Amino acid sequence: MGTLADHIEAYIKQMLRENQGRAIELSRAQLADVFACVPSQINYVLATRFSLERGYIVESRRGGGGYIRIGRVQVEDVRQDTIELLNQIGQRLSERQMNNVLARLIDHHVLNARQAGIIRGIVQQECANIGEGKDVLRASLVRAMLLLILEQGV
Amino acid sequence: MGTLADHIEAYIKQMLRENQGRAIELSRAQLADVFACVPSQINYVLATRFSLERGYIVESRRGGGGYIRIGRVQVEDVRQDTIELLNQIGQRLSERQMNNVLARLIDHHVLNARQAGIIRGIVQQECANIGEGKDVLRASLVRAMLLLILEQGV
DNA sequence: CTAGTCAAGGTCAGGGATGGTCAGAGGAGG
DNA sequence: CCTCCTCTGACCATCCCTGACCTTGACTAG
Repeated sequence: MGTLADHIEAYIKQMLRENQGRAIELSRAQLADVFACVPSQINYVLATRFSLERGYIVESRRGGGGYIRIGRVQVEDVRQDTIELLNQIGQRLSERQMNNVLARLIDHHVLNARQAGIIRGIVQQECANIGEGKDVLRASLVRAMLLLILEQGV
Repeated sequence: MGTLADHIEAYIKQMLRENQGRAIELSRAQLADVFACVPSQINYVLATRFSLERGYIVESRRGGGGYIRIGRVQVEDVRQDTIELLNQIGQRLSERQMNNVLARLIDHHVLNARQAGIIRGIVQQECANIGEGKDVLRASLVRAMLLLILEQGV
């Protein structure tokens, strides 16, 4: 974890943990100050690490007294949520989307980092040998492997 | 005398040993520099010597702060012949062939009947949604799920 | 009420830093 | 020769980070 974006991500997640997972509120300018970077860097981190796909909800308001609020999508039944997530995977799944799915499942403790790594490795290897239709194959593979884990890992 | 690829392979394995088998992280450009070769040579070594079948897992990230991470997955000797079997699955796998593979793995106690059933179900579902290339997709799916079970125990 | 001002946050295009891919040249062994 | 493995280089894809410019909201002077 070396980049600035990684550090900011970790910092925000730490804040969330310390707040027991309830939504936190912060100032973009102040946070940028803490990390000595331009404010728009914060937007980059929010867009890439705290997207809805990854299970986060980000709200904000401009103007005087503006703020950024970050919360997690509330999930009652993790297993059910995962199944829905898998159903929402369409016919195609980009590498980026896959990473978002895996990141979210790690967050929800459906997977650990090791399992996610193995899945990524398998997908990469299988996708390497075909030209067209990587996204289609990736969608099938990810669905299949996650279903397998769900149905028999419990 | 070994080839350049052999030397790079040995070098990386040495690094892994020195790190007690924990995953190592390296820079493609730097490593290429050490061996005075083009960066893509590293990819060649990774693809040919550090594949999943050989028990390695390779992850990478591009862009600033990019890296290549190499870790090991433990594969029990008992299961090594299963890996062989998976490697023999070619680009296509008919339903009959799949059933033969699964039956054989049940015989060898690599799978139980329930697991085989789950795999069949998932494959059937995934293959139902596409027209052409069912056999190709089936080959990928079966390889992927069996690798997942082997390397991770699910 | 209106316009102006200040204080947030948002967007977007671009540049630099990595790693990935692929076709083909080059070699070593049968 | 023929084939398989190595190795290279040109071109590609992705990620991170910045800075100029834009939008929104609250407050306040007239």
